[in-house]
Amino acid sequence: MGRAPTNSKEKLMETAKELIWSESYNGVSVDDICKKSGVKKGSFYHYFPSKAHLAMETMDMCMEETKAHYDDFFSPTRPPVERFRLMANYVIEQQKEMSDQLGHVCGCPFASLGSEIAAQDDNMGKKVVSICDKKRTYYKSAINELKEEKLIAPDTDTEAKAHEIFAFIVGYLMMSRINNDLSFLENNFERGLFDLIGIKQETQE
Amino acid sequence: MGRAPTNSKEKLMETAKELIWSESYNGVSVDDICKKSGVKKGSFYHYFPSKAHLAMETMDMCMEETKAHYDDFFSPTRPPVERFRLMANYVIEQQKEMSDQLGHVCGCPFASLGSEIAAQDDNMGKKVVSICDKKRTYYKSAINELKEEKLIAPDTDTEAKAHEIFAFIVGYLMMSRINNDLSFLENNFERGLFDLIGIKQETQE
DNA sequence: TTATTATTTGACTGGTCGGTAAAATATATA
DNA sequence: TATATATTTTACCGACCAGTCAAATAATAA
Repeated sequence: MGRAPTNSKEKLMETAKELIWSESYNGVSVDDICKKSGVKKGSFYHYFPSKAHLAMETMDMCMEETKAHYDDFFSPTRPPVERFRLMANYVIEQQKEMSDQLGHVCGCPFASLGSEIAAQDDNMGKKVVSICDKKRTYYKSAINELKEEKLIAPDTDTEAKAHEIFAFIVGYLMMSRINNDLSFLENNFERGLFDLIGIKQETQE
Repeated sequence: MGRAPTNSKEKLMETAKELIWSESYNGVSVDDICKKSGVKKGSFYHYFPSKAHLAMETMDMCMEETKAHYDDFFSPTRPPVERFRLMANYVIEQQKEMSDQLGHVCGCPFASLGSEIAAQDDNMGKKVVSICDKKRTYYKSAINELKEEKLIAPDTDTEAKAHEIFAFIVGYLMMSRINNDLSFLENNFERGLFDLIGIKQETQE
């Protein structure tokens, strides 16, 4: 009984992802998202109680995509150095794709959004923080294995190093976005990442 | 002849700095800035042709402050390691001050604003890029001197390393802002920075 | 005092904002 | 076919947005 579900909600979230990621949260209106997705405003508010709720559900959706990839990259079956390499390549490829698709280097959607609304919307802020925490979990496990395999200093502070790696990636993506230029990311990201972690690049060649 | 100048323009810029830095560009309205600064909207548009112009003049003002400090920190009279140490301490102290004053960790104003408007306003985007370039100039000169004093690997790519340092700092500040927490910056920033540059911390103790 | 100029004021515009409400429509089951 | 439910549509709201304008005011120099 009842009408069959449609893909309007998915269309709205996909469009929100594109617009907010390439522009910004406050710079994109509900009307913009409705117009681009071809969904009427009434339908928007049938699926989402507010613009902030849409953004948070969209973040969840993005994080699920990320998790699927990261579960693969950071699989315990892989040597820890390879994990970081796969992730670095993925970041670069993803940025290339999004840049081609949206006409502008996008950077990290969670960091850009998080920075923008950090002092504006507490719920969204907490959501971003929890996503960042989750991402760092992957780094921590790989750092621990690097230590066990004696590829980095045994006294490395795992928590601090994971924070640092995350900050480094976020900073790199942010600068790529600001400069609207991926060449530096493409040429230096992986090497810089391994420098920071403390792995000699030769190790994996 | 003519009426004496007042400080309305300065009040507007100071308020814009505070509001945009702690909130965001699109999240703060001209009315907000006028209300907080006690300057009427008509006066706002007497001094600035648009909100974007205010933001850009405010960025110039901030960069002038930064330049004054950096010219001291990165003075050729200082050993290069000290330059980075002074800058790191300044960044931390500045974040503490702003956090106390504005009730929220603020991060890097240029990066936050740059990320937000990168795909929205080309003029503002270019302004941010030029400021970032200028900051990197300081890092480059210090890296070159580190090389000359054989404190880092002689084959270090100066340009790439300067980019990396900048990305690292920006990422650190962004994460501090997102987490609204300065403890990680206070505890790990300097050490992480020196790790990244490739200086043994013992060198300067 | 008067002319000149910088500055301030407050009312105003047209457009956009996030969000609402209710009727209309489509699809499933019974 | 009738009914229940999910979805869509359209028109609408008050608040706020960036920006305008012309009149008022204050301070200076002549």
